Amino acid sequence: MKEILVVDDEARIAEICRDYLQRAGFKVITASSGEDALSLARARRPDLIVLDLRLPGMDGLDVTRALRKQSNVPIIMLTARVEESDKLIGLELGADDYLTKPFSPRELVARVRAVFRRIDIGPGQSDVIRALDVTLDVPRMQARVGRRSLDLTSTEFELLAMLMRQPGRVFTRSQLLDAIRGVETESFDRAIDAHVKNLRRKIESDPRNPRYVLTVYGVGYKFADA
Amino acid sequence: MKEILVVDDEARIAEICRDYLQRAGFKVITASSGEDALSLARARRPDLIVLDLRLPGMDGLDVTRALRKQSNVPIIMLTARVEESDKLIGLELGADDYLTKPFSPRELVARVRAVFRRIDIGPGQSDVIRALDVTLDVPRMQARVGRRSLDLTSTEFELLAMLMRQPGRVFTRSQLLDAIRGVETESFDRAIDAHVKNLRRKIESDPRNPRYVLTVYGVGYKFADA
DNA sequence: CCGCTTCTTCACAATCCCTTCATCATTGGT
DNA sequence: ACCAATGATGAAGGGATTGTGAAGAAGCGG
Repeated sequence: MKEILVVDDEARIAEICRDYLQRAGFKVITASSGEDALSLARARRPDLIVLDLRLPGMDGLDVTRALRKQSNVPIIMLTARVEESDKLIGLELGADDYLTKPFSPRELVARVRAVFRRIDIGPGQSDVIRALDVTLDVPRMQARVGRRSLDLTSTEFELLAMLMRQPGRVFTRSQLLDAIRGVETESFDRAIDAHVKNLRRKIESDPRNPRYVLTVYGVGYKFADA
Repeated sequence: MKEILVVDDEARIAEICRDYLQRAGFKVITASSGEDALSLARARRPDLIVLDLRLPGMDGLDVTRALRKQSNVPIIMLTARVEESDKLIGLELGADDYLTKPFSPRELVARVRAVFRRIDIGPGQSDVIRALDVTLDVPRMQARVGRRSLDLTSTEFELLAMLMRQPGRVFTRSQLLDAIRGVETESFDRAIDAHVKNLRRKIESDPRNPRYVLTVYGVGYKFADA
């Protein structure tokens, strides 16, 4: 099993990354400073490192530079701003990919998988999600119910994908919000309700009695698991 | 082992094709009429068909048309005449490559291998790209919609080819930009919009309601897949 | 060096859809 | 059965995204 080192000084972001990566089947260790990251990387030799560019003290570039002297471990850089220079410098120094905050945790998982796919030609995770008679083709952003193809917005698609990856599991509104809008954006929980409403209108034959996207009173939503 | 169906009413030509293809390591079956070809194709489901355009009764075009209704089997068309129209019609209807008589048997073997190579590698390298009623002849840089031939600039052609190699798959602007201008050049994402606009003006009968090049709001563009 | 084609950029209009709000329906505990 | 909390829904607003024409660059051939 692949081990990933996540380095971020903001506990909440590191938390979310760990959460999603673990659920995607990776083993995750974390560090909150550049120094810790370096020693952990040397001790554990992770298969990949997710590295925040902005770190107190030794920042992401310093860490990359130091690591590159002795290892070719893939690095995915997290950058706070869209500054082109940061991207270029990061890639120049040996980052394999970068993500700009705010990013969706799902996007991170996708990038991680992509990096691993590039490295070992071993078959990556499936890009198609199925549950009941609903099928999602993620790279094509296509959804089908039975033979009927759905016309979903990207937000609706992300939402549905999140639910369908673990049918039966309940997600809170804020989890769903994080997944589709990125961890740093903040909006009202109830926005999810609206998306669920629109999604149901498209996916359910009788939106009043949903068969796919179910409400869990007081908690959130889940995709039906049987 | 790959099985190839050779269809030609001239026994001598069919003979020579079989001879060379077998020596190249392929299993070969033959038919001498369009009707036989169709039933053999249905019964044996060959991996590739070499098809003479001129056949008594049901000719190569009829056979292609009939086959295409139920299969995507690669077809290499043999044409007796050098007339452009024949080539174009053949490609329009779904041939993957064409050879003009007289041809060298070695050339045939080379083309057959090329087709298999493309297929094994997956989509993306084919000489002829088809989707809906749009056909691209990549080496000739020719594009057609139905019978109408389009006059595209090289950028427009590349853009369209990129989209058509994976119909239905959504590409972001930066992916498209990388593909047509190379990763080193940097220009504004929205330049793609301009090319899409120009492309639509040429390919769509009603650019306001595109049938081929579709917008995926918030993501990018895709070629229609149904 | 000029004119033509093509590509890119810009500005503004048109469109989309995300969010919010207000209201009504449903839920579940008492 | 009541009622407070939670969810559903339609409508409206506004920010973000895309469409489009025109004008400015950049090639290219003559």
